[in-house]
Amino acid sequence: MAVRADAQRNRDRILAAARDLVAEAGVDATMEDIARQAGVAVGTLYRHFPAKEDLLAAVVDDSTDQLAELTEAALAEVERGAAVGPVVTGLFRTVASRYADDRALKAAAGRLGPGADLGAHLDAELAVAGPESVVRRAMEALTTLLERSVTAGELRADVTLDDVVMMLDGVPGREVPAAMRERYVDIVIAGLTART
Amino acid sequence: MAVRADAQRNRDRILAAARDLVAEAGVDATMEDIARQAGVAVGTLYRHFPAKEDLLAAVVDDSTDQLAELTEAALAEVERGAAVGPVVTGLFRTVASRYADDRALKAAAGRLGPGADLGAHLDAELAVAGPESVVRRAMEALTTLLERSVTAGELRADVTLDDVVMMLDGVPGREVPAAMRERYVDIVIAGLTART
DNA sequence: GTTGAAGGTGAACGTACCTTCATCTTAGCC
DNA sequence: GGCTAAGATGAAGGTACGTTCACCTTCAAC
Repeated sequence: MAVRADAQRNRDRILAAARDLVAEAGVDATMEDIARQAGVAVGTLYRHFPAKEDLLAAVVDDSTDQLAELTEAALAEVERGAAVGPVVTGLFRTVASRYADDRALKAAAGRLGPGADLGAHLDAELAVAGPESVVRRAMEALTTLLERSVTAGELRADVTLDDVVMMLDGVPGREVPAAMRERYVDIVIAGLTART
Repeated sequence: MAVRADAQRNRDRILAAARDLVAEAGVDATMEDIARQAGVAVGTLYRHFPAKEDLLAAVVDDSTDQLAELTEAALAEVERGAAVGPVVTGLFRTVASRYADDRALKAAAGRLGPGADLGAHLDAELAVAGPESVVRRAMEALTTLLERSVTAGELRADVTLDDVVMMLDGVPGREVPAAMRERYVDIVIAGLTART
């Protein structure tokens, strides 16, 4: 018996609750609120995660995974013959729109950012040492996608991964109406597109 | 005797200290730290400002004023015959670079944003009801400047005040190297520039 | 120089967190 | 069913804030 069934169930509930609340409130989500939403006592959170930081790390890891999947899906589309331009634009739009509903995702994107030199990034506390693997996965897919875009002449030749991550980081959150957020994306894409 | 001399002196010291610390730490600057740096006791802060929020408001008002001055100066240059494009670009660069050193300035720019409907903006707590006058000043100067730019064909015809404020809001802070920040501005300006 | 009020002080209070731990509960093997 | 270790509980501890207030200090008018 490695882990008891109820323990696993509680762990899942806690993560789900944390995802929910962190999406809304970011690092300000409290342990007590998460515990309440998960239907357990605070002590239980600490049995599964030594400190709040570790729980946040797990949530952000999760979001990083989502990010990797979205990017890999986009890459697969291109591999299947889709035009690079629209795919990249679509990916950008999708990620940006999810930002509004998930602050953890934004933090996740930040992790891809300007290298390890930016350990403390975006709301500082969310900087996580977490599994590099998932970060690397997202980074690699995005890098490949960018190379294709540049080759296809869909983006300025000098666009880097850092550029894209930085611009994504600037996407406004919930406080800005969706229409404005789309406008942000439009302007950024225009800025990243090769002038002819 | 309206205000005692020492009272005025302390008020100034408090504001100066608050400017310093808020520039660095934003809303997280503590009252005690501000008091220490100002060389007074906490109680004195509360004599001059009923609550922390009021002190923050005063600081942000100050920054809004700076913003207005920068914009008005730019407008004056144009009025004096300078080319609109470079002036606007320069203003954008200046403001963006100051963001890195002053979080209150960023908050101030946020106030010009998507109307009153966004009362709670940027770090929420910094939303201030403050003197509308100074906000209006900055808004009017920037609006005029944008109109000139569009007329001169230097910016896309559909660029609005909200657009510019939103893009300014996306400028990365201290955590991002200056070179990257400049790159952000480049990309945004490219995105806002009329395609011919 | 006296005096009254404006101004200043900082310990103490209230609150909201994260975290711990002695104690109780329960899953799952025999 | 009994047993025991894994798991859960939640009150209590610790910390870091913002804010208050009873008490002192100092300016400046006379």
